[in-house]
Amino acid sequence: MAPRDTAAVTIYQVAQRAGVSIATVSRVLKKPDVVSPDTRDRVQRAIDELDYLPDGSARSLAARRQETHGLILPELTGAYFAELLAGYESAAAALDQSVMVVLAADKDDIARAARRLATHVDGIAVMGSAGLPDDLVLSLSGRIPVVVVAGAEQPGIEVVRAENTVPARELTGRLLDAGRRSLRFVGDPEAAVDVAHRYAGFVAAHRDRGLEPAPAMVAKFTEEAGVKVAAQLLESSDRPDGLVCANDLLAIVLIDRLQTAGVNVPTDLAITGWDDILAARYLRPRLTSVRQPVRQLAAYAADRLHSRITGDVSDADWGRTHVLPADVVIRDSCGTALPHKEGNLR
Amino acid sequence: MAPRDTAAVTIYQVAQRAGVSIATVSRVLKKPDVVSPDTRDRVQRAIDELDYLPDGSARSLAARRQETHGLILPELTGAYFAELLAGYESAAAALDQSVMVVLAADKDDIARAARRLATHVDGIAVMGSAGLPDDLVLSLSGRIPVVVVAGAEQPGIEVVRAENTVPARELTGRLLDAGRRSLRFVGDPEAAVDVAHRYAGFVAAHRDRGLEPAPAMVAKFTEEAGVKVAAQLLESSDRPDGLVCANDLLAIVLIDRLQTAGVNVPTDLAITGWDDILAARYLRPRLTSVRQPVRQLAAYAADRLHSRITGDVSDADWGRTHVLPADVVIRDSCGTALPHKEGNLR
DNA sequence: TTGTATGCGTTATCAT
DNA sequence: ATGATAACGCATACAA
Repeated sequence: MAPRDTAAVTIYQVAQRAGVSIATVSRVLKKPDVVSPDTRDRVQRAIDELDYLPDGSARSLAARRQETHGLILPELTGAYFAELLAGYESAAAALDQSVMVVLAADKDDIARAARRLATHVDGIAVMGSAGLPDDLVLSLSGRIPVVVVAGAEQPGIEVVRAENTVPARELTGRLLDAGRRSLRFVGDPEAAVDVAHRYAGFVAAHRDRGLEPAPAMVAKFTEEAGVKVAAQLLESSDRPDGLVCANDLLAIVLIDRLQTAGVNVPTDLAITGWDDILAARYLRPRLTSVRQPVRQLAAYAADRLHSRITGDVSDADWGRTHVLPADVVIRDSCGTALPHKEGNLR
Repeated sequence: MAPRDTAAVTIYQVAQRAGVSIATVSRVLKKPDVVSPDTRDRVQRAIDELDYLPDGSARSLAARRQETHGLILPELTGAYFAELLAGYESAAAALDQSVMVVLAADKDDIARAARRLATHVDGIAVMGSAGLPDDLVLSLSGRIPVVVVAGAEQPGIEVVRAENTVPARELTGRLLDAGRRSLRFVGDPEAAVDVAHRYAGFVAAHRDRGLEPAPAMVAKFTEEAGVKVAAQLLESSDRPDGLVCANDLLAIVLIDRLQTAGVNVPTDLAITGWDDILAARYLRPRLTSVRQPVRQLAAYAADRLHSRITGDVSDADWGRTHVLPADVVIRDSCGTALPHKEGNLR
């Protein structure tokens, strides 16, 4: 254990030890090729011997670049946002960028936290828009580049998201074509644009067939909300024969509660989820869901933001929306799966 | 959308607009009480009008403090590390500290990433020790304060962890006392100290009763490892009557595979997990597990690290190990649960 | 209470 | 190829 409170090694000490100026030390670090091999070696040796690492803030101040991306997430429960974060960090690291994370959950003043974040990073990636003030993204984007992942489109904001309407339409259509006639969508279209798009697909599938869609059963992404919906369903006289849930958590809770109450899933009631979390394959019945290219979304966002920061993307090319495809994964819970022999792993 | 490439507002512009020196502006921000109410208002107005935010790197450089904690996690699959991260960020935010995250997974040179991280933060919290070079923590701690969460104890390193041996001993004892006589532990005691401690509890429970514990069935925390162990069990002639798994994922995979093969859980085979992930309550049988105080672990680590950074904790008081209790959660899968009427939610 | 001036550890622009 | 030296934007010790 090295002694604490030891002043950190600076570029001056390295320079002195190597018998050169600090400019040369800096060059060895940034553009080694413009330094003569001889002195380069000498400097490098001094660096190694002193275990010198340039100070982050000094670098940032002088170079006017933080080499850091900010990441704002609504929360970190469930695998979805965790995977977004992991994918982003991985992609950012590949670009030699650090990642500073802010979670909006249980933060009384997220706007303040976001503004604070903006002073430490070169750009910000905002995951979703749930729980964030409407103007937050816009106000941040006045300061530094902002890319939104799976959130609302806004002028001047780059958006990267997965397909929502198409898979929802396909899934709903599948249930309708199997003869189901009273489907309900479970989720809160007002809470997030993703959910709104999924509901739009649910509606579209009905309209495609000249049917009238029922209104959504509003539920946030929590166990409690799922329990409440289950209770509603069990009380109602005209129970639906299919549920298109806005995420897997809701689907799982619903399956649990309804099965416990004697409802046969999927025979009496077909249920589908969204996100294809790991547990989806371990429930009975196995859960039909939609798999999003989460890591790719994150990586794409990181790449675009970095390009914007470095100036590789001009004003004119900024503010686009990128949509990546998502895949429907058919399993038992929707009642239309073919008999399968494959294993449980993907 | 504000014009891009606009130079950011600096303290000088605020000072000029308010008709004061930059020192006064700085004081209004840091110690408002030492400046007269009159000028304070004037400065504050200028700050608001210009939407001034002090530059992060300049602040850090001058104040010699980053106001940022570094967080190193092995990965982010599964809820455990995600909750640690969430808990840490929350606690750090309460202390007005930012959080910079590095994931060790799929990083070819984690040591380099960690050193890089150290130049941007005031201290580092390392979650676990899996996948990290042995000397990494020690070498980092020579540079800045390091706290380890659920990792190995080392001289000069502060450790915060949950109880492992006690719950494992309790759980194993419970199975033995129920008459089970051929138990196996599933997990890799070599991979992480947590797991080693859990296996120690498994062993202790046997010794307590004059029994000889079987060796652990080595498995990492992956689905594939679980599948492999399941295959081993199905092939073996003398199948155990109980499995104490090092985490819930392994338990879930094992239940799935063994049930599919016709084994009755828990009658033929009792199974327990660890971490009490959400899905544990939605499987059949419901999974007996151990609940760790994850958020508290993280918050405690953040508090300690911050105290160390601010100097509130002296050299002499640094390097301790803090152990928080973990709770055994009895459900159906261990075969010793009482009939229950409670709901599914905690 | 306020202003002046120095320093924080780099990068980068000049000279040489 | 290398060295001086001026920013970078802020905090703070010291003066006033």
